[in-house]
Amino acid sequence: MQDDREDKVVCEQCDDDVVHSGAVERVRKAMPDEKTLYDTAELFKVFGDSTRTRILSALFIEELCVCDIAELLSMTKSAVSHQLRILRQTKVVKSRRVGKEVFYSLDDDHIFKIYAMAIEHLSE
Amino acid sequence: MQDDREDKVVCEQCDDDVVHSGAVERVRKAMPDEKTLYDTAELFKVFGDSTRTRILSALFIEELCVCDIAELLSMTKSAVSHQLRILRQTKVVKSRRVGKEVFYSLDDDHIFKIYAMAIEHLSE
DNA sequence: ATAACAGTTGAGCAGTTGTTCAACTGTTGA
DNA sequence: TCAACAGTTGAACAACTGCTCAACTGTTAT
Repeated sequence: MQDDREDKVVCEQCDDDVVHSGAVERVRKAMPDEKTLYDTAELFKVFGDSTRTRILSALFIEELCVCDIAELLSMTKSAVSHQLRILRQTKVVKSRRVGKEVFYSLDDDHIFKIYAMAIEHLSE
Repeated sequence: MQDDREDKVVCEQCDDDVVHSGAVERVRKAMPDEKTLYDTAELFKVFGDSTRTRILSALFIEELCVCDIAELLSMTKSAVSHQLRILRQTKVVKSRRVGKEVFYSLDDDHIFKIYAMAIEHLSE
């Protein structure tokens, strides 16, 4: 027994053959529910694309219309619009129409904080 | 002209036909460089998978070996190991060998803060 | 009315990704 | 030495994703 973890000795009342049943059970009880975990992954999935990250980092600075974003990123309006749709559906950005143009901006500032954390992590 | 933004009037010195050249140029100058944006997206991509999110939320609670995680998530050791490899390569988790077993834990606590932010955002 | 422009949308395609399967390494105990 | 077990790895496959293209809606100016 080279393991220094106190739960290495398996509980004598349970005869299962799991390696560290104590740890597994403790973690199972303390973990968030499946839905929370799924939603968290879905949110990060939205951030986990280079195009969407570039769009968001632009909107951190100021409100922009689709044409501006397309010009800024050297992409077609269609491609940008497809990504904005995903960001809109997940409540990350909001839009307002002004004549023919549609202006996009951040829907709430939590997003900015999450990004600031990520950049802080990366700069180590 | 229903637009209330002060930069709607295009600068007379530049004759480009961009809709809001002022805004685009301001944002272009203030945006992070391409590498930072790419790395940020890559980090979020790592978090943007349900399996990896479940593994991380387990490791938030305590250190576990591959067998424990596989049992906890009802997955094969192989599938778990593949995901742990991604988390290891991106410096999100670290591993230590104890005999035949390999224990995994979080590599730094920024990760935890980023997740806490995400959950706070979701709970609105 | 109609032309011009901003933006949206759905289908299709190419590239990516997560899991499975089988073969492998490394460590321990008999 | 060798069997047993924990974990790793690469190939293959199915599912997913982002971009393109073309057709569309909605608004403005003539």
